[in-house]
Amino acid sequence: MTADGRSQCEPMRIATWNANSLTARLEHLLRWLDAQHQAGTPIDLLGLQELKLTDDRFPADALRDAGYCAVSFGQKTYNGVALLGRGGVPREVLRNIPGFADDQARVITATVDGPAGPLRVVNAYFVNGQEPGSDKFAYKLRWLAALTDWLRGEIAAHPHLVLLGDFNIAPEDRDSFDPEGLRGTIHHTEEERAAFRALLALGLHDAFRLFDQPERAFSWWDYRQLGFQKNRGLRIDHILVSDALRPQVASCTIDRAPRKWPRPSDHAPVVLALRQ
DNA sequence: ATGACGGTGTGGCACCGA
Repeated sequence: MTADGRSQCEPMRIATWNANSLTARLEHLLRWLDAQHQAGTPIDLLGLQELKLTDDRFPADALRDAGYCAVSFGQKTYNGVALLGRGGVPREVLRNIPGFADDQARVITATVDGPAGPLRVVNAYFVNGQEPGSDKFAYKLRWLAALTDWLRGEIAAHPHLVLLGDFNIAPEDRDSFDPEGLRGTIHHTEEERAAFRALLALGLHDAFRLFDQPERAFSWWDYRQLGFQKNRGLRIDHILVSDALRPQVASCTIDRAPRKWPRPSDHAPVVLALRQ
């Protein structure tokens, strides 16, 4: 057994989930972590986005009781990200993108113990961008460029790297319930997709697409108009793995179960398994 | 073109998300 209780032959499970308020979703989160544990597929590392709370309100005690150490980077009302680990405390923690002035809490990065040595994990809540042509969309593109520039060096320094989070980009037509009708709208623009490809060009791989997947596989559904029931969704939550990590990737799946629970987040968690 | 649903903050709604 490793220090975190993970058996040597067990894969490491890494997940991302946009909670849409950790205050509103804490019971949900604890239920999901426990369900994964009971199923024999415990989550070892989790990146959360949209905490919508300040660090002084972060539920560290409840998460510690559930077996997780956390580092958080919150702010009031909007944004906010955290990394939860079953192993030791995540170390070498960075908040936001070095060199990019930003008053929004969107990125938290840390090093944890992976199946084959240290693992650098970048957890990000990408800018939404609201509407192409808006100030917020310009901010989204500036933020994406800054993230990509910074990651180039980060991958060089830490070859075993995972970039996960709510990307707010549907990378390809098959990642949208209505690719024709929504072409050119937010999440679907050519600029956003080019930015996603620029991330891949750093030597990252969309873990979900390393495997055969069902058609119309999404990670977010609108609360309105029975979006989930009709599977009118988008795949905008992603886990990217570096070249060096790719041989270790055993699976990548979207867990739709908690989206069916009462008062869910509008996002479903995505889970990656890394073997030795 | 707008609103629909949900969360937050604060106030009788507005703003934001995707």
